Amino acid sequence: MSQRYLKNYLQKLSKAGNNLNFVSAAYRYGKFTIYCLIGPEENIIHLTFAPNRHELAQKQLAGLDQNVCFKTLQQDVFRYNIVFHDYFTGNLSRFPIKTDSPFIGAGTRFQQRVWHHISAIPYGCSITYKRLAELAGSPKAVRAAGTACGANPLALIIPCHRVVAQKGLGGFAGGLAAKKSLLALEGFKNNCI
DNA sequence: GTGTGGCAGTTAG
DNA sequence: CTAACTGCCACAC
Repeated sequence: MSQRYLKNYLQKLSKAGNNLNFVSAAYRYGKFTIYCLIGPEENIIHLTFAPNRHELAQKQLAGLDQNVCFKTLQQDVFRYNIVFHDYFTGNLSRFPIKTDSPFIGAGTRFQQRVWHHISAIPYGCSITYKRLAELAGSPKAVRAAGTACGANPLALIIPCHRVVAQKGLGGFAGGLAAKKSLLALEGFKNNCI
């Protein structure tokens, strides 16, 4: 994770006349809770089911510039509230969300390749960590592919819950129960790739 | 089922 | 530079 890239992002925001006000909020959809970080340009820059990851992402930004601050935003005026509501009720299979997160650019080459290939997994489908490693061009980097999944800064939008072990579910930063529920929600049956 | 060694990428020191 | 740590896999019992 390149701190320099993140710092650059903050500098660019400042130069463009933004004050570094971010939204930090937890939103609830039935049994799911997502933790969002939203940038000054209203883009989601970080999304996770794991509160500790959410904290960490905030600390990273705050540590790079004194002017960074976080405010909350009520769920009913959250720009993508309907979108997530529809997804979590099984009525949406693709996110019409412009993803523009500095945490992607701050990732390593390998991580970015992994995230790219995860993004291509269709709704309701899955691939294995092994296949993902192959697609990312490092067939033997199976464990590394797993850790790259865990480092994914945009849960759901980059659907890392659709990556499973050859035998079993594998892991999930936001808890295995959530991963299981997401796959069930999507009507997951078998590998599609 | 369970042990265990190997693995590649990332991070901390 | 090492060493430690993973959302794993293969291959043994």
